[in-house]
Amino acid sequence: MFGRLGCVERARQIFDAIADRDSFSWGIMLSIYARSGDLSNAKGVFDRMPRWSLGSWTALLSAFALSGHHEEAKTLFDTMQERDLIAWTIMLTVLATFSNIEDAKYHFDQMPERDLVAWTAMLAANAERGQMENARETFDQMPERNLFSWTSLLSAYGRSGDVKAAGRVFDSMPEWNLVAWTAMLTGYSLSGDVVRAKRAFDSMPERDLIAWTAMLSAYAFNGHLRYTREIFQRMPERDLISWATMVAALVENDLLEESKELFDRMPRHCALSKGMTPNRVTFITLLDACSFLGALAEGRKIHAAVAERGFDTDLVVSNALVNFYGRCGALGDAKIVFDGMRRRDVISWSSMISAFAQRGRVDEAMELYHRMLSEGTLPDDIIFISVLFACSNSGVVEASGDFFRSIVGDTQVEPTLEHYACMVDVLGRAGKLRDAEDLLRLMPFHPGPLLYMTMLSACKLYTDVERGEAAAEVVFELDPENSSPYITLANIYSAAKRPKDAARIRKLMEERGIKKKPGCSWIEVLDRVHEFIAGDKMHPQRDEIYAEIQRLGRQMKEAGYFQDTKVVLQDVEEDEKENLLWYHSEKLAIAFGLISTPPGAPLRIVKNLRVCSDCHAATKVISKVTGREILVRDTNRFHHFQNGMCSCNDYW
DNA sequence: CTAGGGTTAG
Repeated sequence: MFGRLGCVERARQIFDAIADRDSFSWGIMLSIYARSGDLSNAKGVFDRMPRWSLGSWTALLSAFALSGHHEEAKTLFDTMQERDLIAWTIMLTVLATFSNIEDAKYHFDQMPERDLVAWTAMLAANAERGQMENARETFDQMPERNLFSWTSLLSAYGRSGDVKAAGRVFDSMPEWNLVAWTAMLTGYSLSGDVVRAKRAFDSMPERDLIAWTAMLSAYAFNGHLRYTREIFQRMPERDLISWATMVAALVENDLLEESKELFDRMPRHCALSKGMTPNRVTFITLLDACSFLGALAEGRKIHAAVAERGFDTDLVVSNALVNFYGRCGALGDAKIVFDGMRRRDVISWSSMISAFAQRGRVDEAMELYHRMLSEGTLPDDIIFISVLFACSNSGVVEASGDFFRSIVGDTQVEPTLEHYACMVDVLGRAGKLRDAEDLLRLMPFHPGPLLYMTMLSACKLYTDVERGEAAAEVVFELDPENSSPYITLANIYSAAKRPKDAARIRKLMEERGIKKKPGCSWIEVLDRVHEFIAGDKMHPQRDEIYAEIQRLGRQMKEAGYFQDTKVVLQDVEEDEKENLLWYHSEKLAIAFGLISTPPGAPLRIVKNLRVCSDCHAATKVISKVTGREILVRDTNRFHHFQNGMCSCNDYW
């Protein structure tokens, strides 16, 4: 009884209390462990059993299968003396999950008999890999059908984007249950029809957690953040998936601060250990969340769980790992995962290349790109952006021009607006403002506000007032809520020693009610992500943090550091400006990192804005006087500070 | 042991 309720502990207590255990009670205990995916206990029971029946072998097989030990499952299956239908079917699902469709089909054809469960598993295996014709054929060939097979086909059509076919299946079904309704809801959602999705949700005779989550994700997927929030609030219960969906929706909308808060409240540890069996998608989702938040220690734990569950051979999971380590600045780890992959697709290469690109290591990025070509993987439009970005971060104008031309000359890929945007960025940051301007004017796309913002940032680097003014005007008009053009233009005026104009722009920004996005930084210390907002006094250790900043300040001044108050936008006195600078979120995070980690430990910071020039100069000095490595990820790239220098060579 | 919610690169 307790086993069926999921109370494994209680079941074990009762089992231990039984005086004369027969093979029946041993078998029950074994299957309870097997079903909960607890391999080591299942093995323990199996080894201690007085004798083994066919059922106990099958239970052990399912323990291997559920815990992701697919190699061991295969070996066990091959050595089994006799196999019942269930063992064959378990093995089929293992192959369907961890191997290719050919292996699964071969196994299916070998089966002495096939019941509905096996047929449905085969249908799902085809659908999972996008083989809709085969899935349909399997369905048509099935000797009989139940709700499982109908729903499997319905959801396959929904996921393949054919909502009309899904609707036809739904209408032909003999009966509907919650599962069918939810599959239909998702089908509508994926086709962009939230109205029909909501109608399905309202028509359901009852709603469970999964139905609620499907509705949540329907709103999130179609960009309705307000309704997404509302559903999340109204849900009667939530699990790992609903939390992760909400976190992803916030990340999608650039609400990093809020998503981080939610991420910390997410009950992920319990979800990984009990309650639900994590599958490949669980790991991908969690790794993705960690990667955005720079939660390295947290992600490492997930990596360990991935390996333990046997998902480290999965292509997509490995890609997510490379991407996670890359985004956390752990290049070495990213490379280890990448090198260990049996198979790589264009996404694997792209993840690795952009890891190098973000560190400004253009040589390695280029080398990888050429290795990818020689290994026969075709490039796509996205990988070009990564490579161009690497060029842009290292200031290699010539190489990027050649590379850009090779897109048109050597590949099947049509250059997109994004490719032109990268080129404008490369030229602008290298100081070739006229060339950047020409490209902007002559390119075969209509440039959006983002491109003019790129242009404007380049003008700031080279204090080009005239071009800067022109670019800013465009952004003011095309993206009226954005504070960046105001701030950048004001900074250009300040640098050009035109304080009155700078003040005029600041006033304009105020009059138009445009708010500057507050600077925000995170640092992970002892598995927890700590957040700091510029000037914030909310942290429980604020006194120690502020004292550390004072102490650091004295040390830094001795080392020759002086502040660049030009970057302060507020209209305040000079010494007040100095104060504001000392409490930028990045410096608060660094100070906190310094007092909460052992001497010599590297610090990893994630920012929601780009590094400001004063923080950049200050962090260089801090790395020298404290002897710490400091890694800062801003919205654009990584800065790796070490011994008074930064990996970007002050080019960013 | 089979069906519904999440899915990796800019």
